[in-house]
Amino acid sequence: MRSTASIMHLDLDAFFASVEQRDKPSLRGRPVIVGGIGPRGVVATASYEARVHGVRSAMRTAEARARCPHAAFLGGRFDAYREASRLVMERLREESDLIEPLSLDEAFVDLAAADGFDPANVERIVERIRADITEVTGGLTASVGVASSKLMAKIASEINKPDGVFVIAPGTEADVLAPMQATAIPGVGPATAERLRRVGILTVDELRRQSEDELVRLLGQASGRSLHRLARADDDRPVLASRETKSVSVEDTFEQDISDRLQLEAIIERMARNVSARLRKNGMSGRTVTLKMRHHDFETHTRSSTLPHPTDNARILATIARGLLAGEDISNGLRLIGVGVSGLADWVQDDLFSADEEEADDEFEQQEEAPEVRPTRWYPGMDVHHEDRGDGWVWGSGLGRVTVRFETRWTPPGPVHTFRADDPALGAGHTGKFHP
DNA sequence: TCTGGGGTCCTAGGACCC
DNA sequence: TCTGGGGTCCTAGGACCC
Repeated sequence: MRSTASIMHLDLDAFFASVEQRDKPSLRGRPVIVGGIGPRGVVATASYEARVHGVRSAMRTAEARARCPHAAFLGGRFDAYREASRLVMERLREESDLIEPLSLDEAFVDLAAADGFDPANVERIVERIRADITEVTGGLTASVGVASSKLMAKIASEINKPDGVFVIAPGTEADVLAPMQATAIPGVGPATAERLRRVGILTVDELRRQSEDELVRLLGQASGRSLHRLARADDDRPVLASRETKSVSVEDTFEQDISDRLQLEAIIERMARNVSARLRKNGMSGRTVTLKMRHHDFETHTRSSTLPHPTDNARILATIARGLLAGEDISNGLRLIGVGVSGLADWVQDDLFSADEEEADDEFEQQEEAPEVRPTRWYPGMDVHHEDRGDGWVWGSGLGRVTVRFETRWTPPGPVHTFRADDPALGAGHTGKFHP
């Protein structure tokens, strides 16, 4: 743990929902819920207006609808989120070379790595960063914590959320932490909290009274040791600028369980193509193929197989994944299936393929659906463009109709119009990629 | 109408090798 | 005959994060 408050943790407020409110003027100041829209969906992000009604991340969308029926329920536009995130990370990198993104909406920044950093100016530096982020993103706000360690910076960013800052003065870390719930420490989730509760530990202060051996006995080597230190605010983990990807995967929960093997195999093939394309885009290949299966009763299993050499070949990945399904009893139906690759190498095997194999690969990959110009499904929130009326977003659809609100980030709230779902004048908008 | 998707890290047992 | 360790790889599952 260093002696100055120079590690910053930045967290964009209600990120997905805030991007939606920025781009959809009629939703500003209103409850917005982004996540899975279908019967088995869960909430990814709720705007603060929706949180007032008790809507939380990871809550089933059905429950969120019951709690907040007047909210806008949107499917999510990841291209827009990625672009906003890129602008934020770019701004952070101007501040310091040492930034560690944790997700699209969160990052650590080591301010001590910046030229001429003076701890006395932290508050001013942070306010400038926050103002710049709001400006470059067109209105998003961020909460920031600054402290002498990653642990305390992350805890600090929660304290004045949303749109707030908290700086933990060096020397006060342990005192700030002691009265908090043990679950305030990142890594203490529901299972760990329950184990601790059973032996009467609820707060960090109580956690601190346990010996390291006691915690190791309770939680295992790694968690026990690390929690023993973190409870004392003893944390010297460095901010790491680059983390290598360890695995690439896709998975899908079906609206209804599927027990048809041929149908599952077709889905596996599509997923293998998807994983292969993402590996290739990053110049990577992998050795271990994993098939994930969630049964009707939520029982979840993985089956994996490791190749002698890494591959990025879609047909090979599909063949292995299909083979892993072959040994499974799926008679009661699967609710989810997933395909993943790990054991990654950041290079591509220079294989010698036979002409027959090359041809088979080409044929396999050509089965990939062409990018959809005309979406087969209009999902709420997606960007659309109408030949005469311009840009807007899908408000709702069904019974062969689509309702669109014509407004954008740059316009005032706009009017609503309903079209036939197959109206040739209506198409996907610029960030409007098909959402499952 | 129960419980997303994309990741990371840890544990534990068995195989295999020295 | 009895019973050695340690290290690495592979598989499977679980906890956790956003």
